[in-house]
Amino acid sequence: MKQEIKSQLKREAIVTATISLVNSRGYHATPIAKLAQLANVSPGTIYLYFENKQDLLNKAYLEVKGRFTKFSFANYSTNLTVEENYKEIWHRIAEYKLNHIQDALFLGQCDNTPIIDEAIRQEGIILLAPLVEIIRKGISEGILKNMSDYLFYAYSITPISFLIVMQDRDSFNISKTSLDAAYKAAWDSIKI
Amino acid sequence: MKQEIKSQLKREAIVTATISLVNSRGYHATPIAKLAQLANVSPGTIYLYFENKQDLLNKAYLEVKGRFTKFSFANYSTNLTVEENYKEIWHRIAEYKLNHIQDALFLGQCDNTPIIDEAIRQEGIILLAPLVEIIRKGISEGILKNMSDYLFYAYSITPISFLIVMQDRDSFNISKTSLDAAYKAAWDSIKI
Amino acid sequence: MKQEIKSQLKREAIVTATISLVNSRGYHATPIAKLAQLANVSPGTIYLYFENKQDLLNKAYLEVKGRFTKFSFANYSTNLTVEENYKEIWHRIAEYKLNHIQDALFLGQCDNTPIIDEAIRQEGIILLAPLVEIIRKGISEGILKNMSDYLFYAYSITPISFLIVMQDRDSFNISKTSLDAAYKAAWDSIKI
Amino acid sequence: MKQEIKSQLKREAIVTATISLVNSRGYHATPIAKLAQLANVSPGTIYLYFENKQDLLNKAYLEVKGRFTKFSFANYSTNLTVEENYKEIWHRIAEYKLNHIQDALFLGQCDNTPIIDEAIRQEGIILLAPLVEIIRKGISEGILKNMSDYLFYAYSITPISFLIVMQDRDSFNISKTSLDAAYKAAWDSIKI
DNA sequence: CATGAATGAGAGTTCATTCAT
DNA sequence: CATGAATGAACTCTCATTCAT
Repeated sequence: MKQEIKSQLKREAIVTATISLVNSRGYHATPIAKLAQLANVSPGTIYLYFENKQDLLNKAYLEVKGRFTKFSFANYSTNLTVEENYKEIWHRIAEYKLNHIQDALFLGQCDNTPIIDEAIRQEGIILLAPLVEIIRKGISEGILKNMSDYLFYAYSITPISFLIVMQDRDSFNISKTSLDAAYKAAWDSIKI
Repeated sequence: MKQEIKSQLKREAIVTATISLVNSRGYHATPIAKLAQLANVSPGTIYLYFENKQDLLNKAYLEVKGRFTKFSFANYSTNLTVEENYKEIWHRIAEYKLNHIQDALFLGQCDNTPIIDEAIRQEGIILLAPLVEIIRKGISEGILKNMSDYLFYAYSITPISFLIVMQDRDSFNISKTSLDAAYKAAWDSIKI
Repeated sequence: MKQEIKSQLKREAIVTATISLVNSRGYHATPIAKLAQLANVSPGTIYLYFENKQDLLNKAYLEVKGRFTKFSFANYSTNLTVEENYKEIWHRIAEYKLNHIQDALFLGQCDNTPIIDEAIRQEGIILLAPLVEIIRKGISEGILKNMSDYLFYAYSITPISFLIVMQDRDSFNISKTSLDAAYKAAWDSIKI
Repeated sequence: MKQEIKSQLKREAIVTATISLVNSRGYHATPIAKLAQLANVSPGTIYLYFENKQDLLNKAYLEVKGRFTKFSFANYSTNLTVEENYKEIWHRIAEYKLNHIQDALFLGQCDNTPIIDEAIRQEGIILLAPLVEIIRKGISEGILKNMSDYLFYAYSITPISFLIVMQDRDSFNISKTSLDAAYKAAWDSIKI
């Protein structure tokens, strides 16, 4: 195999191992040695790809946030109505989180603890731009309540994140019915 | 001062220091020595009040969760209507979180990471019983949507928690207007 | 034993172990673990007394330099003639180095390599003040050649240091005769 | 360019880089990777020319010691008087050290620390044979004091080495006057 | 009850060395 | 010959925990 591809695979294995271990054990209980073992590389190898443990965490966060938002906003279009766009995005967010539970849990930890450098988190926020567009347009068209971006985000995304965590802890199962109910709740909370 | 009271104060200082440091630095960067320093006790003293670090965290979590729920449900009454009860509880939840930001952030971390023992977390959930009562009654009376407890909780509490985190990171200010908007969003999301 | 004294002994054991190991193996081959073993303390204990390895080395250097100069200049007196003072100091320097070979070798390493922080080395130089006094007075009295402090030092101290190193390597034995010859050579090199 | 020459240049670059880094950072802070970088080769390449790091250091030492002594003794001749030979050699030693400060500092480190294998150091000593010849002849002719080779060396070479170190640390400047004074001091110390 | 010096296991990280390319 | 990615042992340092005082 070409060296370049081998390197890429190795890097991905490290990031995947990081997400998995941080989810299951927490950052404080995720030593580099265990990370290396799970990723099938030597501890030293991790330092060929990342400056240090913090850098690894930051990069992992940005990558996960990146693919999550990329997927979520893939069908966003200025040709669609506010409600159409919202519905599509909401469902893609849910789809992504349900199909990539590890990613969802990881973002949940990073966003609720001070383990990610603040500057990195700011970079992650920028990726949410389309959501901001929708709320602006929706308000000006009189379709959405006049609320700040943060409230909009609070009622659109955080509830799903919570449900994912609950499902992962075996407390709850997100059925099709639950998902429909959740969407209705979300839409009702923001629409006029 | 009586010895018993002095001990109680010491214990509280330790718990307070724990909450503060875990919030600002994260669990992984909160050594017992720093905790002791902030609480103005010796590292050894912490082990007179708690079995070990994990036990300290568990106990801190339960105490915070306890006073949070106690305050939130203080005015809950079976004599009130579903909406009255909900409105009261929602506002008390918000009031507590806004007035005890450290507690709110701490719960946010504990609930989104695996740093608390699962058994302990289960104990915390039990405290939310009144909320479950409301949703049961609300559904049977045809006032609330037919959603599971988890969805109900997801749209009632998690959004406020998120807003607190944002406010703490200087990204957002929770004004009276925001709070009213938030309540309206919450109620709209669950009511029929 | 009192805690204070126990601490002092422990600290000294660490410094002594440092000198010994750096002499026999070199700084690069002196891990903290070996240091701790030789000093009969735990690795962690070293960090109770010193900030880090570099700090340990710096402090050890200053202490050795301190007791070396203190001993060497103990009998220095402005009442003595230049030659009397010089003879006394030279012999005390030689006596110290011969009786504390470990100290002598350690200073030799620290002074000939970049392992000591420059600021610390400057502190060590200040201790040589009496030597500077002698050369100033000797020149003004027409007893000593008009040479800089550095040359004076070069011909007074470095040769003995070299001989100590040689003796330690079993290449040479510093007999009474050699010592007398060395003093004569030193005095001839600086006197007019 | 012929392969043989290219190889020779590469080898020299590695040795030069070694001397430079060991001088400026110390052996303990001179990793092979940094050495390779400075020499513009790959870390692996160093192992084509040297068995390991210790071997590299040993070889570098011998090479420097070799060119130093070769230059110093180039004009040594049995036809000259003891004083003529001494004067010539002393000045060539000084000239070499002043013009090749890196080499001088490197020898200073190697000769004052246990970083060079003892057997290798012995090889270096053999190169000083001409100095031994001079002292033998000088003593038998009644021109020099009856002192051992080591004392002779101690007062002839080590003072200059010390002055070079001082100059390198910006503490001292070796002017023509200083050099003349140093020579006079050296000669006075050994002559009858 | 309270202390804090001491511990030593284990953390993050470095680096001499190897080997497939 | 030359490379440099990969290794893993060994490094420096931290920190939860203990125990003599």
